[in-house]
Amino acid sequence: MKTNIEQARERMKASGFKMTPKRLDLLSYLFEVNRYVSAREVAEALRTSHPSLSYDTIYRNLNDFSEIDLLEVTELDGEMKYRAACASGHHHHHLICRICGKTETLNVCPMEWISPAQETGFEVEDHKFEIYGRCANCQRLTS
Amino acid sequence: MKTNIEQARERMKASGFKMTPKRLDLLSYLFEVNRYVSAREVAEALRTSHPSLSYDTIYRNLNDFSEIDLLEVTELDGEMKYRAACASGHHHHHLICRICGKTETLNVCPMEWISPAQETGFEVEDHKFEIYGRCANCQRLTS
DNA sequence: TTCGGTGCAAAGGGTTTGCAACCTG
DNA sequence: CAGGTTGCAAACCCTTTGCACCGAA
Repeated sequence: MKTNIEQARERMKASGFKMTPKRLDLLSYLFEVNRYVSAREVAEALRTSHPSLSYDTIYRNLNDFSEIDLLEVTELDGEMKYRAACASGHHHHHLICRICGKTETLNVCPMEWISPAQETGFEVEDHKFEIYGRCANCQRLTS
Repeated sequence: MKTNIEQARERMKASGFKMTPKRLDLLSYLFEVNRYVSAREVAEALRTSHPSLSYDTIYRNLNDFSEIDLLEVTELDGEMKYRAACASGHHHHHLICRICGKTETLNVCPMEWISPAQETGFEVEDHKFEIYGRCANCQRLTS
């Protein structure tokens, strides 16, 4: 079974991207934390190993990786958050903890029940379904 | 039957807000366009009648009105968008046209079918369910 | 008259861009 | 070696804030 990093390498090569030490560590970090993080969190996490890593590079990489579906993106609390794409590769949604960004996967998609949206001629392109709250762990810490 | 503006007046007074000419025109505009608009769109729409209307005032009003549920807010394409609250006052979701911002109301809420999210101890606070695409009219204009 | 509303100017925060130097494949 | 990648610095855009003045009730 291929590791996440190996899969990432393949997809990057297939899209004309090169692997660099910073990209490798950025991806490793995202695979490891396994939750939605902001660019700032990425910067802080990699500051030790890459003191010169700048925000422009972080944003460029996060955006590039999102475009080849290595990452999932969502707009939360006024900023973009990114996370390693879920391995399954199949369509799903998340419960997202507002405090730590951790997610739980929801295996149902409401769109499956809402096909009759067509009557008005609206052409559906995509959708967003996210549930926000506090995960069990953050409830303990903050209440 | 009360007009939208009359209802707005009442709710504002009840919350300690005063009505001003600018607020009146801002609300009238939002009731009229009946879709999600950005602060910039508001500014442009009211520039003629209120040349001195500034962004700080627009944002302050949009935020104040949102807090008393006169407006609905969503984060879309990297910015906040606002629209007059749907009259029904009862929970619902929207199909949103990416081009003109016009919406169609969806009378179902997927949360009604997803109660078993509790097993992991996740505490649900709220959720977002939006369908994006092109309305019938914008399909004609752009294809 | 009182308390809320507004303009002004400035700052804030997240994100993007142009360009020259650098490095991967 | 070629073409992608990065740092730097600056710019951008959306949004918020402090303060003095203005205006609705």
